[in-house]
Amino acid sequence: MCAMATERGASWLSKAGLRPTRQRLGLAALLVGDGRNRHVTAESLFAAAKETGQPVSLATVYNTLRAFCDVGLMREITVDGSRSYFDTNMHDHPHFYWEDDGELTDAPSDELEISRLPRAPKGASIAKVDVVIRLRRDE
Amino acid sequence: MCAMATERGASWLSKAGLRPTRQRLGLAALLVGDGRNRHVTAESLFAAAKETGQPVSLATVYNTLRAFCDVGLMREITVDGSRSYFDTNMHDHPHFYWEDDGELTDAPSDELEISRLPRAPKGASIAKVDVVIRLRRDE
DNA sequence: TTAAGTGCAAATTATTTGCAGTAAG
DNA sequence: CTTACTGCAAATAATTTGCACTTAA
Repeated sequence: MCAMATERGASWLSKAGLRPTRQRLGLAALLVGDGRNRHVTAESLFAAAKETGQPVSLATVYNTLRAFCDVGLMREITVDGSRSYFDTNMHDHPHFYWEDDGELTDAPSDELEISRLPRAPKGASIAKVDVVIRLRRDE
Repeated sequence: MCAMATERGASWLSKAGLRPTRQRLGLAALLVGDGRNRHVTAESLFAAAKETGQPVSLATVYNTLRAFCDVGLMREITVDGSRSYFDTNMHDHPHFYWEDDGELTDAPSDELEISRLPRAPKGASIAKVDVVIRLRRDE
């Protein structure tokens, strides 16, 4: 883990006003340390932390992801009933869901164009439109 | 529950080659008895069955919904991490998800037009594109 | 008769929470 | 110091499963 990653994670936390604890700094570095977006589940992030030798409890990973969502640093994505995915990319964008290995990745949003969308029924408004492109590996 | 509903449910089961047990006939009548599509959760279907006085166990509702999906009579929809929805409408179509009360309904598919879609990364193909329009009730 | 379906209750899995201890401001 | 954070272990919630019993074919 390079200094850059730690620093990026730190400023990511501070911009949301979250107390930079050792655990949060470690997880933040894993999530945004390289400046790229990441899609994780609690378990996958927990595994990644363990791999880099950072001691964190699974409960804290859950609580931390929830906290990151609450302050608008991440967003929860639902594609598989059995577990939640968390995405560091806060922009509205479509996802690829690799059904074979349960992985979630960003789909290029400039390649998606919705020319017509059902209008919200009266009394309601559209909060968000989720587009999930489910992929099956060939053969 | 009119005879029509029971009959519709029965033929729905038989076209899939499922043994028409009392429980399945009852649930099928609730699901497709009026010829309209329905979106249920295991709990909501269980409640509906109880309401009409049909004795079914919750486990059987779960197993039955799973069986209906396995034979292609229904489709599982994932919009809320905490529970699964099941839809009798097998056509590709968008959904409205009412965030306030956790209800799922069909959105008019003729009002959705996707003019451009990200192509599948090499080595994979698109199995399905899920579009969920999340609604928030006004005020 | 016989394989499939049903219903409990117990098991699983993902996630949350209570609470005592630890650390950040 | 004081309040928020952490970690465990226990609690939840949705769903599945093992197994003895019932029923459709």
